Amino acid sequence: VGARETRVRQAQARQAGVRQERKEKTRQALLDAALKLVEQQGFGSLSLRQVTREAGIVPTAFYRHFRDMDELGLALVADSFATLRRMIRAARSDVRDYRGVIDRSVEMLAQYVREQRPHFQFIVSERHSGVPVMRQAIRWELRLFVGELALDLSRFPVLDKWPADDLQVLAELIVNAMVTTAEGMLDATDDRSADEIMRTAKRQLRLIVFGINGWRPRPPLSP
Amino acid sequence: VGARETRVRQAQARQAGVRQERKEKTRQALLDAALKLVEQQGFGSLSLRQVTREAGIVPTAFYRHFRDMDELGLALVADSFATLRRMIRAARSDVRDYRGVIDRSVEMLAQYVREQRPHFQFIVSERHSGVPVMRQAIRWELRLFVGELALDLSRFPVLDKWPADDLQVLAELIVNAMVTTAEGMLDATDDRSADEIMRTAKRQLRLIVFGINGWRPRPPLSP
DNA sequence: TGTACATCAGTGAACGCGCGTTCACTGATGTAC
DNA sequence: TGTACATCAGTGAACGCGCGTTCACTGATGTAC
Repeated sequence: VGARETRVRQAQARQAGVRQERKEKTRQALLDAALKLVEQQGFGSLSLRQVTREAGIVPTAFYRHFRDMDELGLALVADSFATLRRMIRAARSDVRDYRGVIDRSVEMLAQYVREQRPHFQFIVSERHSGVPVMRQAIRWELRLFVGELALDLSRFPVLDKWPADDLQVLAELIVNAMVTTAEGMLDATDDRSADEIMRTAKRQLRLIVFGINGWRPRPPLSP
Repeated sequence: VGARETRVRQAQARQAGVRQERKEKTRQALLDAALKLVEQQGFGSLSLRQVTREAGIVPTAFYRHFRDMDELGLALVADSFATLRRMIRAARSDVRDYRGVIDRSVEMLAQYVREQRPHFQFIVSERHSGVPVMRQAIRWELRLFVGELALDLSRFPVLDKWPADDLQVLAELIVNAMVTTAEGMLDATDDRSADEIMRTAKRQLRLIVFGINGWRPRPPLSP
């Protein structure tokens, strides 16, 4: 019976690529462990041994998956922005008419921050501190978003005549407001303050959008 | 002759409080050392021994000045916000007429970021990562600023009839834009990109200020 | 003024600990025939 | 199908190192008389 079991397991192995599949599982466990720990103490002071301990493997096995902690950090950046991009895509497909765009966008952001908290926390806390290579990667990804948003904005009725770099300024302002809102949501300790932050975000974005009405690109004088 | 020198030095000692004065100097050396190192690696991964090495004293002498690294971190927060408050005060006294307020504010911010880079860098990089007690302190200080700005804004001709919490929203938006601008200036690698960031900041603030014209507090519908 | 004693910022040795990394290894998975 | 060998994810011991913290100390500064 033991031999037959072995045969069956070997057959499954060939089918699924058991070894590779298990390796992938461990890799993911390392990433999850790091993401969990980074929320409490920041990536810069995270040790390789802490991560492997949390992931349930021996320290030396780490090197089967990443050259060092920096490489793991970059993988976390990639994963986190994949989450963020999924959110943006969902938000974009949600925009059928423009009425209520602001409210729906802010609510979607809040929902994603709640559901994918570790990824957002990671981006926010590593954006300005510690490992240079990660800061650079994050800055680059955020710039991509601003560019994409500028493109989206150019399809809005009021904005389709604006020069590209004015749209860029507007897009940057909106992305900043959204980032700040996400930061606030992450710091919010209870539902009341989370609601307060959402309300503030909506009002801020409305103020920006109303600003468009009064805005002439490149005004000759400051107010 | 040696005795006479000693007498003279003792006289000076009584006058100046030499011991206390030297202690203060060492304390400042520790703060400066930490501020310098934190820019490269973040506060969370900064060791007590690194700081004392940089300051030129033996590790154990550290305890004559701070209980632990957290206490030193809080002192850095206090110092950095003292710098920031000095800047705000200067900016406020600079506002005699409202024409060109935006340009002058942005330029003053840029100048201070250049001159007091370590303090700004410290606030920005510790705002969202690592030591909770420092994050909390920084959040508190920033909230104070928003409140003060809201008060300042209430003296502007267009805004003096606004309800307090709408001014709060506006002040928050402006502070966010300024913080983001400071963050950008810190990341800017050359004068060209620094100029670009300043130009963008001015245009963003103009857009916000123009927004005031189109803004009715608490609009019944989203746009 | 001179003397005798107190204070205390900074020293230097020592400690136990967690760290990153090396190395030879084990045994399940994969491959060739 | 069964067998013999190769691969390689994960193991466990060992290393040298920098860490935070303790302790008894030194000697310049400060104080009392």
